[in-house]
Amino acid sequence: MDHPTLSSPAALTSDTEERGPIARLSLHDAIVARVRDMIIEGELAPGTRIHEGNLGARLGVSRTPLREALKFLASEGLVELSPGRGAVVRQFSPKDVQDSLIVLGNLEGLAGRLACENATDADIQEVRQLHDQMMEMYAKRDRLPYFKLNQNIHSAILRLSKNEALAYVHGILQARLRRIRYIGNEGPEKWAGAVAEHEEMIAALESRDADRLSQVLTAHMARTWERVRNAI
Amino acid sequence: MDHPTLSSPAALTSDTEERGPIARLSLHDAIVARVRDMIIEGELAPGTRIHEGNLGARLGVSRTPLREALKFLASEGLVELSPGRGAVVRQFSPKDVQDSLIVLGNLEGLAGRLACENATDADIQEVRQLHDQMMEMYAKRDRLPYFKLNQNIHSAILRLSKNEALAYVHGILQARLRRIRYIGNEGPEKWAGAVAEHEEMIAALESRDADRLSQVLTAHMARTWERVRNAI
DNA sequence: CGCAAGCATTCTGTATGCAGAATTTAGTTT
DNA sequence: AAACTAAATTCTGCATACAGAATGCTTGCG
Repeated sequence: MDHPTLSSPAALTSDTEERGPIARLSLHDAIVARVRDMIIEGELAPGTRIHEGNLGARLGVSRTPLREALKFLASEGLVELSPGRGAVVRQFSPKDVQDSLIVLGNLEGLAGRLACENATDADIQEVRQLHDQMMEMYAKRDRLPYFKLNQNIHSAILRLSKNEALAYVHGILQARLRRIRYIGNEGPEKWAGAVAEHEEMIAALESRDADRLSQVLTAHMARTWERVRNAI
Repeated sequence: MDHPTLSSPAALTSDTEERGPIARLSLHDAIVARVRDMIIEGELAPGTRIHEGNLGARLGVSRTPLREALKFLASEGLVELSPGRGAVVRQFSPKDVQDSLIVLGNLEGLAGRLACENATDADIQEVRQLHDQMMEMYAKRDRLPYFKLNQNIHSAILRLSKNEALAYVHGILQARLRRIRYIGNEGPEKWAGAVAEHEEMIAALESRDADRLSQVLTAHMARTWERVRNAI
């Protein structure tokens, strides 16, 4: 049903980050992706203790690979390990969210600057297409595809910076916040603001105005905090 | 001798990052710290395949907790996992190093800005003491303590920013580069330059000049790349 | 002499079993 | 009735065992 066994790891596309070209899907990766999704989607609520036996049974794997996956997620900061007491889904306080957004704003600002330098024209056109698609979804008020495209645009800018380390740390913080954003707390009246900022973003990118793009991206994150803060 | 068994995990002080107050030392943490050190210190050379049986025997633990530690380190980016072929110590190309330093410069710039806002006077005095100690070591040309104090100062500034997310991602990138820096490739003629930059740093921090501190820290990282680039 | 195919060995990946810590529950005492 | 203690149960942490993949070696053939 909702939880097919992972014995045959399929349908586990995490649009998150593709590490390596065609990294053959190992069971480990499948479990990591699955549990990460369960956390992001709230199926595993923050603060809940993860029962290795239960969760392993639900996923159709034994405790050993599950434990390995939990250690991996612990390093990402999505779960916390208490020695002798197993793993707990990490709680993020409002300050954690704010702090992460500040850092994300800075990272995206840097990414924008680098993207203006390093992106090819074709790269930029791809982002333009994503942007146009997103605007269509906005016109239709189709939230979920809008949300996905929005994330994709931000990830794309990171990719255009051609800085792997930057994309990596961005991805980690992004994963933490996806849980928060997934809840969908940005009210419709604030939606328009975000869209306007995105218009400015794509314009700055297409004119390769590094300072402006950097500034817009950083400000965008600060505004995101304003839009989300009351909903946490 | 050099590799005491980890059955009684002692003497594993990694000045890296203390997660949580008095996080009781689990075997997992001990293995992670130990293997991380082995990678940083070159005992496990980049590109070498990690043999679970051998390494486990050397550390006096079985494969299970060792594998869990490797998954953890893989998430940190210090080792790479090839499905079916185990773990390999990750190689960092010169571009990887440069990219990481660019991001680090940006992160430290942000940290400096935040530190000027959020640090207490006592906090700043601690950094001043670290700085003075470091200068003593510089006067004596005592490289290793200098190196450690240097790292501590940078970590301290991150701590003073009172932004956990920032300190976290900084720590990850820092760990990657420690291996490079550990080699100690900054020639003595360039040493003076780094010291001068540190003088400016502490001055800016004490006067809580956020813009200046931020700018100095970012520039410091850019210079670090200049100092190191030929030695990689 | 070089190359390929098949076999033997080694290593990884996963499951299971067991010991000890943690937690819960029941019982006793104040 | 509340609190403390002790026993029982559950869960984690680690080691070991086993199956399958990967690697290296040997042998046979071109």
